[in-house]
Amino acid sequence: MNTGAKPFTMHDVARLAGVSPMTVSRALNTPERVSPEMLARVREVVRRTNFVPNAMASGLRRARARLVAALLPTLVGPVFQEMVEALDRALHERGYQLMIGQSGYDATREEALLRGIIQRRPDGIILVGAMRSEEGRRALRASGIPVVEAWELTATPVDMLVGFSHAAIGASVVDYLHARGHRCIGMVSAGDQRALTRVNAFAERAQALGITAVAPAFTPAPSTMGAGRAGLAELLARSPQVTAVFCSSDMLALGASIEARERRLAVPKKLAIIGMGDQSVAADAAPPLTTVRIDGTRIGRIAAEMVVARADGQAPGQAVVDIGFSIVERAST
Amino acid sequence: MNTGAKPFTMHDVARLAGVSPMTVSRALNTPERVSPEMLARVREVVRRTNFVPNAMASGLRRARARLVAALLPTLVGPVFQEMVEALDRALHERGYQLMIGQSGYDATREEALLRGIIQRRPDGIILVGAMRSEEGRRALRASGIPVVEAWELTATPVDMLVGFSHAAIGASVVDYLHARGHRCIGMVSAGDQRALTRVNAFAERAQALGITAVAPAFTPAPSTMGAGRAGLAELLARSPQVTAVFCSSDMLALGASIEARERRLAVPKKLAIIGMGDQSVAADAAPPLTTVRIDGTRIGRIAAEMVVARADGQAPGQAVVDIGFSIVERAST
DNA sequence: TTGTATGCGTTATCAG
DNA sequence: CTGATAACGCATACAA
Repeated sequence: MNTGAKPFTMHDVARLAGVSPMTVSRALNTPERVSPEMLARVREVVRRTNFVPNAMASGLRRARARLVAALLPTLVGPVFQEMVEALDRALHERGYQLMIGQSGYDATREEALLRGIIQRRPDGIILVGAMRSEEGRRALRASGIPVVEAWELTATPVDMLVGFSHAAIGASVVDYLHARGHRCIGMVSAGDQRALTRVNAFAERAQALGITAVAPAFTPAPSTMGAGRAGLAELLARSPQVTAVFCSSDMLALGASIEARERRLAVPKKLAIIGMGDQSVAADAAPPLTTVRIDGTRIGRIAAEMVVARADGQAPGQAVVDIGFSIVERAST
Repeated sequence: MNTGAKPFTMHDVARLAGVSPMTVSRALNTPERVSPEMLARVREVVRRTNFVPNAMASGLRRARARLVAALLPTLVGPVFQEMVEALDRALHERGYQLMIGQSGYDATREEALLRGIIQRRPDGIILVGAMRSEEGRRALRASGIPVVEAWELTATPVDMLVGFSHAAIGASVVDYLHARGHRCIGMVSAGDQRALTRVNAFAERAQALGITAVAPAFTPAPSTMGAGRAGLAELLARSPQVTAVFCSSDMLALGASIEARERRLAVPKKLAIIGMGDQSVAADAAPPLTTVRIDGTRIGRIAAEMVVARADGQAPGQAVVDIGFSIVERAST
């Protein structure tokens, strides 16, 4: 431990190596511009002392933090995990560090977190979900930091955008179920903005096709298996005639599937179930669950590229990218 | 957007408000020491311009980043979520920001991440799981940054520690199953260090009690439901005589329970299943799963307190805290 | 209560 | 290739 001692800096390394601080800086950042002897001396001292340069100082001087911040609604559940993993990997390859913050679906908290993030002057900010508060949008724009909103398509992005249309998903699922002969369908859904977009599109498309979409059962956050069970129970209590249910996540779908089984409601014969996310649980369930697949890895990679391109001063290839989605058919429908 | 424009600083705010930069700094940090008029003028400009102070500069000057870094093996799954949530909350209350990094159970990556973290000079570092590499331990100690290793008890902590004994869990589960009459038991387990500790203790205790612990089925990371199904299948293929299985996570246990059902193996009559973590899936499953409960919230809170106390220059109350565990009995055993 | 000078640790720039 | 100097944006110490 080094507690209490005054911090060890490049000056100290320089002193011990018998060179100037500038040479230490170069040895660390551009070793090819330092003579082999000097380099060896510096490296030896760095190794011995475990010296690590202070990123606050270098960030201040360079006006680059080599840091990208991601703001997630939640870490719970595997929903965003694939994307975060890809984001992290892509940023690391390019020499950036990822800093993750979770807002917990809470507006006040999101506001505070956003301030904290902007304070650190990251080279980019990735928002999972659109920034809706006008306050937040202003703060982001004023900061001059490149922003990518991910996981959602909106008409008025703060800056860049990579996502997919939740409305299109709602409609497509209705089409899919309609094509399979279902005429009375329902939803078990979370209550966040993106889920609501799907709920509305679901109802509208059903009406357009002339089939019945019963009122959805809303589940509280987080979307657990238990919430899925309770959601299906509520839906069936109200509308026992439904023959198919679209759940807003695979975890809810798994819960619904278990609840159906407990009620001796054969899946898919008596009740078809479709989830969303294509998490591993969907494929592993019994029966395997039909689901809406989102390519989280692709979103993460593209978001990283967008942010890095901007941080390097280039304009991004495209400021808005729709990566679409697909329905993965399995035994539950 | 403000791209390209030179960054807006306190000096600019000061100029616009017609005061000195120092007054702006005080208005932001110690408003009670600024006259109401000045305060109003500064706040007005800050509001209008959306000014946010640069944390790299203030951190450099104060030699405090007001940042705590947490290093997790993974974000996947709900295992650490309760702890992270509590950690985040406790730190926020005390004016610190939490920065999360995931090492992905990969040593090289962990090394790089650790460097990146130390560079930013956080006021504390929380490690989930013990730091095993000697390199990493040295780097941590040399940094002088307070460190808390969490989720595990080890004989030689780098600094502070809050966790529970994985060996004690392995032994307790054997005792529990033994008391219920089981004489041939097995495990479906992940292969990480902590899981292995439980595996070994499980085998030892079984031997001490004179009952049979068959060789465990190891599952690949991440611990999904599918891995649990496959794990149980493998175990039963090798050792069909087992009457109870301890799974190293609730997700694995859920998978095992589904696999058992598919094989018409009644739970718990023919096969008892016990999970670990007490995630919501455990209670929501059918049948509800017996599990080992860890108080992640408590770990998170204590870790935050330890780190903050040290950052404030105090010695922590206790440098090592064992928070224990409990077995939650449900219908699967 | 407000302002001025100074330095935090690093690197861009320019001189040798 | 190496070193001296200054500056990044902010807050501590001190002066007015």
